[in-house]
Amino acid sequence: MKYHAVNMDKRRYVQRARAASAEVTRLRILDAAEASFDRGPLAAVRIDDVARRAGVSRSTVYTLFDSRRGLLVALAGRLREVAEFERLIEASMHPDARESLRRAQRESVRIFATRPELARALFTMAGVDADAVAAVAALEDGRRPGMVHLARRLEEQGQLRAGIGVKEAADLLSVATSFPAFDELFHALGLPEEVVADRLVALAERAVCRDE
Amino acid sequence: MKYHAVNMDKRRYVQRARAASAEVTRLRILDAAEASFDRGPLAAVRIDDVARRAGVSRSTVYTLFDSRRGLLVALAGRLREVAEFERLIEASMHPDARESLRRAQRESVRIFATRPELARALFTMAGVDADAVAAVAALEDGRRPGMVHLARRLEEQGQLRAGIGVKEAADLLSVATSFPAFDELFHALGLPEEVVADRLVALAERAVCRDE
DNA sequence: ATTTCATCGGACAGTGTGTATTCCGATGCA
DNA sequence: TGCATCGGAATACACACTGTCCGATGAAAT
Repeated sequence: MKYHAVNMDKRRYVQRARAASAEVTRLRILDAAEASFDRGPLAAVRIDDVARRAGVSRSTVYTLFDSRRGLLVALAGRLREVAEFERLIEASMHPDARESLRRAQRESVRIFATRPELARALFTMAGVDADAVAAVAALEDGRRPGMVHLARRLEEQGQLRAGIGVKEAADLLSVATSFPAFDELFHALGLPEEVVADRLVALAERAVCRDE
Repeated sequence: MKYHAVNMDKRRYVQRARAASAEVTRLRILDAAEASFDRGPLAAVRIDDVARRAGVSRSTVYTLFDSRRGLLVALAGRLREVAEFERLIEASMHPDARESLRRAQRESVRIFATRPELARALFTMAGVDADAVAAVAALEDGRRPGMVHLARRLEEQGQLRAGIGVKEAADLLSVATSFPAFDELFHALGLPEEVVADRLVALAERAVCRDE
């Protein structure tokens, strides 16, 4: 309010060392937040706590991430990176639609299994907390269109099961590749990642593809 | 603590009108709580709010339901009743295993669709709030064993797909009959209840049963 | 007339988020 | 080297919601 006309003909600073250390701080906070998922459900992630564990003051968390929600969105963003989200995109581009389906399904499982606790927290949060949808949107973005596209390609290549339309196929693929489907097997039933992948690939293929 | 030895040789009252009106109050609160799901996610269900809408004081909610969690558990209980949960059990007992699968799947969908917002809240809550598992346990109770049993019967009756074991079948049925599978189609994709039922029956059958 | 009980209404403690303000000290331009 | 600038700490505060406690009220039951 009172500093509005300050920076004319003032020095313009280009931070270097400090910007670097700021980045380190940022990462420390993200690590702390991620780690706190191991000690309980989403509700257990308290800014207070994260700050303390990161060896940072609470206000710093707010200046860097704006809000609890912002912190979670940042976590989701980092999940995309650390899980190499691009590989999923890549997998969906295989010329053989059916092979594409298999690979994309496996990539999804791989991504979810990278940080299962974090992923579960983000997804469940989205169902309960309206503010949290944003965090998940970053991960879910493009899944539905991707499934529609895949279904269309399967049809073009004559791989769709008899009597099933593109729309239905897309619907079923959406279910089979969803996080909850993964989580039901991985978390609730305790199956290892590879088995989950096998199961879900089988589920998806049987649901929408013709027998080979 | 201090009222332990009170009611010896005191008058024992037989409630009539008062018990009735108490029950009415209880129902008004449950209705209000349920209605508040329409105005937002679980987090939007605030005791303050529920009390006001029920035309009841906040402390009354606490005396009747103990806590927010207690209120939600009560809601889950009422869901079981209003959704006629027994019909699912009944459906699972059909002698023909495959018919049993179809019916049970449809019954699940019907139950979930009875109060979708409430159901979603309860299920997601279980993932976020460790204390809330109890509320959902009543709804999820027996689902997994039920699926194992169903898979076993399918095998006995020679209905299992070639090369698929009882364990795998149970896993896949668990996914197909889960609430999230329903929700993905009903909520995220906006399909009407009947279509959801069709889709999920198809998914389950194709996943684990041999072709007819 | 008296007892009992449902309900009320408010005070209070606890815990979490989010905001605003002030201060310190390292950084880096001149 | 002097000093402006910015990262971050510290602190206090507003606010929202849950829970607990307790005395008061008035209608129902005897």
